[in-house]
Amino acid sequence: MGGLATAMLGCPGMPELPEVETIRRSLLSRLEGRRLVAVAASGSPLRQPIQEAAWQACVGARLEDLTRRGKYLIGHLGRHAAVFHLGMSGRLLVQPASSPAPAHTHLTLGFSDGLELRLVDPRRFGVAVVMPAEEVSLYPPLARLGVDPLEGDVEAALASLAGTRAPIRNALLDQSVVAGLGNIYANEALARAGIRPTTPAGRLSPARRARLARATRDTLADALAAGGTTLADGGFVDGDGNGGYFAVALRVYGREGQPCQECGAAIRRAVMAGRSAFYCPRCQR
DNA sequence: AAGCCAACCTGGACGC
DNA sequence: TGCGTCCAGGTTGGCT
Repeated sequence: MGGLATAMLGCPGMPELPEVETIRRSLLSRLEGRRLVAVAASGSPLRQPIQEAAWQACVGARLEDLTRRGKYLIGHLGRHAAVFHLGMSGRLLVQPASSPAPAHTHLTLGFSDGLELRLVDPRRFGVAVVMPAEEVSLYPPLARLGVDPLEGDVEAALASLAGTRAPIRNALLDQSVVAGLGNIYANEALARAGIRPTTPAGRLSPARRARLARATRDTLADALAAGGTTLADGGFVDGDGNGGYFAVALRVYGREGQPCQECGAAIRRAVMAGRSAFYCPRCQR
């Protein structure tokens, strides 16, 4: 796999937009229309405590749909909406209720026909909240989100950054600008567009904005087609526990010191806003 | 006000 | 072998 340097990073597969979309499709195919029959929480808080009583109030409802906004998943359970975010280490697995629950299972949703949806999250940076369906669009983390790059106008979102001096890599990580990019795909989109991560976001020419918008969409679409990125130690998996194959296609992420596949120059790493940025010093200007 | 940065948490990699 | 240290990730909240 592409896991030489990624193994060094020691990071699990982070669920960014393509991984979350892959999970969404996988879960929906397994659970759509099934009735919620049981709820259990571990008692350990995620980013906030899990409100078990609120989840219990959903018992009896059917999972009518599962939608996505950026990296958030929204389960539609009758009058209730269930909002999930996987943080950095979260997994949503559909498993037989008879099977042993994995370590760090913090929320278990039992569905009809003996299937359980298990939220497994060792680092507990995730989110699992339930609320009345009509309130979900007001939920602040969702209300803040910018355009979804698979559906919205990324070029317009980039144009709105006029006057911003922050580096474009940081701006791409801002979920209120474009929703769904994490550090892997922000770096990969910039590599594909030939733009250096340190470029001030407000200084991109219209032509370069257009190229970055296209590169962002193409990078995400390719990753989605590959079933997402699973790094060497196998972090990301879909609801069936299967990994994705995009790691082999990574141009710069986790490849410090390795040759650029286009020009052979050594990939560089720089720390920006406390996060690693990777780029080819020759192809990205 | 924009933008940086620490904090949250854990497991894996690394050094001694 | 085993311990300690460092680091990654996404998001929020506090600070400048």
